[in-house]
Amino acid sequence: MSKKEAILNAAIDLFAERGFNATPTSAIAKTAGVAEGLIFHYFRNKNGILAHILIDMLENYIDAAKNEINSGRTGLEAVENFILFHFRFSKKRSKEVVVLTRDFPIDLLRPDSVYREKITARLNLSLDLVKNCLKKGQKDGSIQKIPIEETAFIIQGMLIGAFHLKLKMPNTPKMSNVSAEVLNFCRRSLAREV
Amino acid sequence: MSKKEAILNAAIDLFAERGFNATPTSAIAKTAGVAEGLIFHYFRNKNGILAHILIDMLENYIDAAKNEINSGRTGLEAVENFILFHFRFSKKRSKEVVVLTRDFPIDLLRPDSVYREKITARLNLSLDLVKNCLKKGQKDGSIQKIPIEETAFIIQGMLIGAFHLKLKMPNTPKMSNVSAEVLNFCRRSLAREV
Amino acid sequence: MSKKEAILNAAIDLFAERGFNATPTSAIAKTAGVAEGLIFHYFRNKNGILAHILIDMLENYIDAAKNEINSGRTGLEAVENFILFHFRFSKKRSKEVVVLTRDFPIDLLRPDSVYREKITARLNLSLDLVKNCLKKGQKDGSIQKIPIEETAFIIQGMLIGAFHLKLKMPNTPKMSNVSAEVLNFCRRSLAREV
Amino acid sequence: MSKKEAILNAAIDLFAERGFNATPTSAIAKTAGVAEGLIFHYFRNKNGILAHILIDMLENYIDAAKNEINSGRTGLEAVENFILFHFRFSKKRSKEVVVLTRDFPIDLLRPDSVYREKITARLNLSLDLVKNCLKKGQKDGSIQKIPIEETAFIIQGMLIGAFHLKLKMPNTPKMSNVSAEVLNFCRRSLAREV
DNA sequence: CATGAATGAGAATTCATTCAT
DNA sequence: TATGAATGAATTCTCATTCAT
Repeated sequence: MSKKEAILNAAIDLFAERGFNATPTSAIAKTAGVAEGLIFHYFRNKNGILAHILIDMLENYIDAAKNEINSGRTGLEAVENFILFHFRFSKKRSKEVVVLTRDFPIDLLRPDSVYREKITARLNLSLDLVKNCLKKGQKDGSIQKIPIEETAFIIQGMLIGAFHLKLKMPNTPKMSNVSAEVLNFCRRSLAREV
Repeated sequence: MSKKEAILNAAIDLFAERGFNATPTSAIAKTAGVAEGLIFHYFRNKNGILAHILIDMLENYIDAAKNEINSGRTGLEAVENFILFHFRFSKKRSKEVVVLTRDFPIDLLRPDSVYREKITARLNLSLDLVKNCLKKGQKDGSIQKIPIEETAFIIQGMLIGAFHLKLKMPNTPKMSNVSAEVLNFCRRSLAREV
Repeated sequence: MSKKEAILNAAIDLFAERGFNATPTSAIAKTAGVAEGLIFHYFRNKNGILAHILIDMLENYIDAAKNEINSGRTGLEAVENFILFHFRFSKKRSKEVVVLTRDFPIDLLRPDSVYREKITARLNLSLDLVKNCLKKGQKDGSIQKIPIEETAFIIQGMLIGAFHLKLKMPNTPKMSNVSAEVLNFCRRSLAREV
Repeated sequence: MSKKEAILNAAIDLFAERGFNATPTSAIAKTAGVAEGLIFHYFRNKNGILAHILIDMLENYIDAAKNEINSGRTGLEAVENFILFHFRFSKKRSKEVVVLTRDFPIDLLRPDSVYREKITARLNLSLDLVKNCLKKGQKDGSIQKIPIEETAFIIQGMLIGAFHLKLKMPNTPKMSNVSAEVLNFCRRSLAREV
């Protein structure tokens, strides 16, 4: 494992555990077993670490999501696969998800941020995936007539919102059940009545 | 306007604009036109301001939501009224929503937090409102058979998620459209087929 | 002595001894017997201390110089008084002179500096004093025909230059001799031949 | 251009533009197109670059000044040639002059500095040149009776001071005019009355 | 001669918070 | 209730310098 990777791993662990703001770069360096200065050599500043984690994760997310979607025969199946994928991915990379759900710093999206474009481009890409599923569903008749733009936004929001809520509520349903039920909820709403 | 209110207003403005972490108490004091010390006299510490904003808003939210829900004849109508209310409320108090969507500090929910109980109680109350609508809908037959727990969680998550997504995406659909479409999305999914 | 004064005194001492860059604010705080934060409470940043020292000194310089100049009967006498005053003043406040001769940071004069205007205004004022002496000398016939602008610039430069050179050369003549000789040098150059 | 020269050129440019302290060695390396380590290979440390620039410039200055002085028939002419040469030289190598006027670090002259002797020797040499002119002038009768030591010190100081003042004042006379006027100023002061 | 990853000490701030008044 | 001087711990980031390759 390179030192750069060691820094990233340490950061993910500590951010997930204590939160971004409560994690000093000195702790990251210590955990990673490197000099503190090296963090800034690779990531420019503390936000840079988070940006790197975020962008890396979004890329993985998009790549993997593409495959899942393509495996669906109909548009509706594609949406379903996407939803299931989202929960699977979030479970597999739960630490990162916690970090980004909780600590995503808006600074990264400020107009003058060097990361802004990279991030928004990928966020848009992700939303496009859902839109494509819906469009396909419209064409192949598996999904009833719905406004693409808003519906994609709602579905993405639903997935994201579930994790936000989970983080804030003490007693939440098991995520496996939530996953299954989001699937049902969407299927009922989208599927063309026969 | 009392000095306490001035502090709260200044805090909401500044938190909404710059974010909680990027807003020093000195800035709040300056904007509010009071001495910095007074903030700590009223709110104990900086988190206390946020907690106050959050709790105050949740209470308003719950009180107002109750009325809306009760005005619905069937369970399904109650859900619909709740959704519309959520968007209306969020628009009216958009600054606070931005603050709490973006800066909700998990610290406030840590086991040793003095605010924990107050907040979680109200969050649960809010979720209960949705559950009650759904239960009512099950009874009166306006809503098809669904698992209450998970579905309420999903609906709340959907509402919260929409605002999170909005904050992070550069080009989002107009919230009035999103509002209408969330309504449709849920109605299709919940309504008993006739 | 107020804490603010204590900070200034400590800063002057340490800057004179070690140089501006080699003096951490922590050392100033320690020497002044105050918390480090207080420095920034009063002076905003480290440069602010230097700016304060500089501006304060320039004001003193100008005020005192005015009196000296006025006491001269002819323009030539005024110039002579100014020169003698300069050396006296520089001896009395030798620490500050050393600091500002050696460590004057151009940052303070950068276009975006908040101190820029204050400082340049006073520097101009100081130069104006010399110009006025020369003008007076032209009128009263004590000084031969010379270009005011350039000559004032040269005289000020000569005074400043002497202290710069002193700081850099190991074996310099005694400043009291230099003082006397600058007087002679200028008198010979300026006085109208009779 | 060798890499060593590239480093020196980059350093002069950057030091002149931003100042010595505000120029990290990383920036020098980047501008020069070399690895940062190479700087330390050639110059031992950051001060070493400045010392190199200073010493190199002093050597050039002295060599060139010698020629100029020798071309003067009388002592007074020699002084005049020296003055004109100083302004010409400073114009030609204005960047270096800015750097050394503004950033000459006293560290280089500290007792334990390895550069101390080299530098002071050359500074003395430069002052000696003026002294020699004055002595010659005393002998050949072109310069009236003056104390050599102090007068040389004053003339050098006057030249150096002009550039210091220029750096700090916003509106200074054109240096070509200053040059001519310094010449007049000194001639009037030094020339033997006939 | 040349590289650039890696170091680690240091430094300037920032800022929530306290407390005497 | 109200002030704001004072604290001091905490933190990010800078940067000259080293060294294995």
